[in-house]
Amino acid sequence: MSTRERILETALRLFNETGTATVSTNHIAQALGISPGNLYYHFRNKEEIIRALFERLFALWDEGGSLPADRPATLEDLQQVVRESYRLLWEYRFVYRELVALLRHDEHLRQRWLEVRARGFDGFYALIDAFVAAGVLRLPDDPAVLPRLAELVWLISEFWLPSVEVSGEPMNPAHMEHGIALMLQVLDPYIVKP
Amino acid sequence: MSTRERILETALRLFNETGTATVSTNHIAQALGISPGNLYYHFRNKEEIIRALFERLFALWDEGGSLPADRPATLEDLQQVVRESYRLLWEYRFVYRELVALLRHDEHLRQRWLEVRARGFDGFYALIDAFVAAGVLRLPDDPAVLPRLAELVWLISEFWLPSVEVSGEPMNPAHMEHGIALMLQVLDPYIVKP
DNA sequence: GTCTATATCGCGATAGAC
DNA sequence: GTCTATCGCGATATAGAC
Repeated sequence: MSTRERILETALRLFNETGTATVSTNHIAQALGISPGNLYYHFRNKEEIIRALFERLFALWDEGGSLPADRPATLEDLQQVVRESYRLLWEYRFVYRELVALLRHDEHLRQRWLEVRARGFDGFYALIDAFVAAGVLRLPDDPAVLPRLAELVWLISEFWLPSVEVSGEPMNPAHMEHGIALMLQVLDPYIVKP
Repeated sequence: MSTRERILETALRLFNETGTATVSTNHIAQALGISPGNLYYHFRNKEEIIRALFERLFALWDEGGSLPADRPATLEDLQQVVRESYRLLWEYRFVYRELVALLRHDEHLRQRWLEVRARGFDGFYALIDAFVAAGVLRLPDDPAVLPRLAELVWLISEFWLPSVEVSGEPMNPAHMEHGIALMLQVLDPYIVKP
C-alpha cells in the first residue's frame, strides 16, 4: 500500500478512536512510524486528509447504494441498502460525530457533502415511490405522506448509529438489526400483506 | 449577572458558533472582556465550563418535560413536550453536535448524561403507554410495537435538529414544526380517529 | 520519498500584585 | 475578584540533507 493510503488508513483509525480535534498530524505520523515531514510531503495539512477521507466515503456510497436493475426492488433490497449504509457509517463514524464542525470549517467540503447527500436522498425517495407503484406499499390519499415516509427512513438511516453511540453501549450487529426494525416499523402500517 | 454566569453565557455562544475544539479559554475571556487569569479563578479548565453548561441543560430539561397532572395527557401535550425539547436543543446545539467526543473525553459527564437521558426516555415511554391506556392510540397485538414507537419518537426528538443542520439549511421555526409533523407521522396510523 | 532540525505560534495554567 | 506577566508545552509548517 502506498504511503499516502497508509496515512489515510491510520488517520481514519485515529479519528474514529478519539476525534479529529485531538489527533494531530504528529500523532498520525508517529502511529504510522514515519516522520512529520514525510506526512507533509503527501498532504498539505490535516484538512486535506479529512477531505480525502470524505471522498473515499462518497465513493463507497456511490458503489453500495445501487439497486438491482433487472427486477423490481423489494423490501429486502431496502433493508440491504440501509444495512450497507450503517456499515459505512460505522467504518467512518468520525464523520457524523463531528459533521457540523467539519463542514463549517471547510466550505468546499460542505458543498461536496450537500451534493452527495442530495443524491442519496433522491435515491431513497425514488425507492419508496417505486414500492408504491409496484403495490408493495399502499399509502393514503394525503400526498404529504410519501415525502414524510422518505424523510423518516432517511433520518433513521443517518442517525440510528449516532443514537446508539450516545446510549453508551458498544456497537454490535444486533444494534444494526434493531435499526432495520425501526425503519420497517415506520413503513409497516402501509405494507400490503399478502 | 455574576462573572461566572457571564462566562457560561459567552462560552455557550462561542461553542454554538464554532465548536468546543476551536474555542480556547483565551477566546472566551477575550470575547467577554476579562483576563485569562480571571476566567481561571472561576473555572479550573474548559472541561469544567462544559460540565456546567450540561448541568444547566439538564436542569432545563427537568423543568420543561413535565406534563399536566390534573388531566389525561393529549397528543397536543406530546407535541408541546417535543417542541420544548427542540427549543432547548437549539439553544444548546453544540451539545448534540459533539456529544460522542465530549462524553468520551469526560467519564463523569458520560454518567450524568446516561442518567438524565434514561429519565427522559422513560417519560416518553410512559406517555405513549398512557395514550394507549386512554384509547387515544390503538396498537396491534404485537408487544414489540409500543417500545419501537417510543424509540422512534425519541429518536426524532433527539436527532431532527442535527438532521436539519446537516442538510445545510439555516434553522427556522418552520423546521421545528416539520419535525413535529414527522413525529406525528410515526404515530398517525395508530391514532383512533373520532 | 523520507529524514532531521528548527521556526513560529497559541494554548493551558500559575504566581503574585492590586 | 480581577489584573499582568510569564513558563512550558505541543501543534503546524518549512528548509535542507540524504
